[in-house]
Amino acid sequence: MTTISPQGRTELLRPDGSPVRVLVVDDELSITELLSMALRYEGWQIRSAGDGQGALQAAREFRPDAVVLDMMLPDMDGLAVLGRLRRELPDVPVLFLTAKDAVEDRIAGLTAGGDDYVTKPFSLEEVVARLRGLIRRSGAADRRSDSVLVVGDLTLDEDSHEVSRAGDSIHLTATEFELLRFLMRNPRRVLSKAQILDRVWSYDFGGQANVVELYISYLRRKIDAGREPMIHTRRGAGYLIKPAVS
Amino acid sequence: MTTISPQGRTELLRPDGSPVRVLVVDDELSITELLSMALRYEGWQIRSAGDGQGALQAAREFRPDAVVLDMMLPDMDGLAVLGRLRRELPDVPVLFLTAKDAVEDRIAGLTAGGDDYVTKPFSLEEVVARLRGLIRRSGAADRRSDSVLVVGDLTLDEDSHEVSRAGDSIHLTATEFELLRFLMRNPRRVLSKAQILDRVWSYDFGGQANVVELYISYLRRKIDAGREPMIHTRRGAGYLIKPAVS
DNA sequence: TCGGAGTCTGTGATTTCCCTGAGAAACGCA
DNA sequence: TGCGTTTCTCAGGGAAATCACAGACTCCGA
Repeated sequence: MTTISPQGRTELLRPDGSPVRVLVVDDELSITELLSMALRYEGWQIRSAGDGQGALQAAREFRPDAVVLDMMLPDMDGLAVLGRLRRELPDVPVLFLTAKDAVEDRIAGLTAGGDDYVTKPFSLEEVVARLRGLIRRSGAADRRSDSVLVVGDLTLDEDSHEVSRAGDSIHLTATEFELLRFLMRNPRRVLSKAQILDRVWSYDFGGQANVVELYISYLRRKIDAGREPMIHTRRGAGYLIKPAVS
Repeated sequence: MTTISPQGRTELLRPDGSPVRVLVVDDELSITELLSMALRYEGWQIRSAGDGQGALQAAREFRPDAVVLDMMLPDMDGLAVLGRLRRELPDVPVLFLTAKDAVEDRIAGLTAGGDDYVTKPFSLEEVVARLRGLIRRSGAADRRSDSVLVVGDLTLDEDSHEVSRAGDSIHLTATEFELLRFLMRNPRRVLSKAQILDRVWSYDFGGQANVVELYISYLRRKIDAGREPMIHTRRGAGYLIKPAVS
């Protein structure tokens, strides 16, 4: 079932109306903290574990709808954890976290079952987007909930990556797309540059904070050009997006 | 009965509307995991077994509509398992998994009864396609569900392997065909190179990721040459196929 | 009106990503 | 075995995307 939260965000809910449950497994505390916060912000219920044993126990007790699983755990091989997790939770989709270079060796193939993976360092927007995709497709949440974000006459399709305003198709680069997705998932809400940097760029991004200004500028040229503006600056606070006629 | 899932994929269902049931028999846990995940993603119900005894027991209890059977099992000869399986499930089609060199000796002939086989290492697209064919032909699923994928003026027949665009027949190599099939089974959806590699190439493929770029290039020459392009690149995201006039 | 903090954007360097030609290796078939 | 086909690697070229920098602009309070 899909409802609109007070903030205007679309929430995934289970068929019985209760929040989606996600288990996060990583041995780095900073990562589980980071993910837990971001995912709670989605309105999901989060449990975390730091090793394979804890993951299996949590899986039994918590019965999550999806699992975020680091492939590098201290006590058990990631594949072994996955195998035993599968026995416990046969139909639950898994989002793997993996180092950039480890992909070919071990992940290839695993993602075929509808699972997915993200390489470290990741951006939170990406993790959230992929998790939403997995949960939506797994059927834990209502299948009718689709993958299109709409704000005013602006639409963004998370599957096809298509963006259009008032019927005109707009081409965005990968970064522009992620930024706009983040804005549109939080319409009418002021997002600070720090928040945007945290969510849209990788968590270890070390560059200048004004990339956000730069990309807002790019987006405006493509989305607001010659139209009633939808992207607004709140000086000293951040940016927000809202329907043009409000 | 054929229904369209949210992703736009066609699902096979039994006449009573319940999901198709498939039994996977292999002694390598990684293989049963891989297959179980991929086949569940097709919307099928999966049971797995690691040896001949387990397979026979599962066959009795689970009453599958199709069986994936590795010919190399620890406790029993593959042929023996097959024989006893046949006594239990006379009309159920079997997809054999076999090493590349063992083919001629023993499998040829077995497949005469409407069964089929795939050599290890296989690609998931191939296993799924062959299983779909077996199930469809066995009558467990509704026969009306057809085997032709259509996107715009492009058609691909999964049975005859015929491909044509705007009436012009197009010859594709095996790899090109599988890649195009995967794209066409996910129209208007961005597929990452990693996803494509996972599904279209063998699970143990260790090569360069740019084979995907290469084969996309081949497909374009054959399918898009001199026409309105249907295969599109989303830089930094992946590829997608969609009707030319959209 | 002036000044400063905050924001916007043009320019260009650098990096990343993608495409494709050439050829080697593996395969299939006669 | 030999030949044509298919698969895949490698490497170069080129296009696009990303980002730093700096100067211009805007807003707002003194």
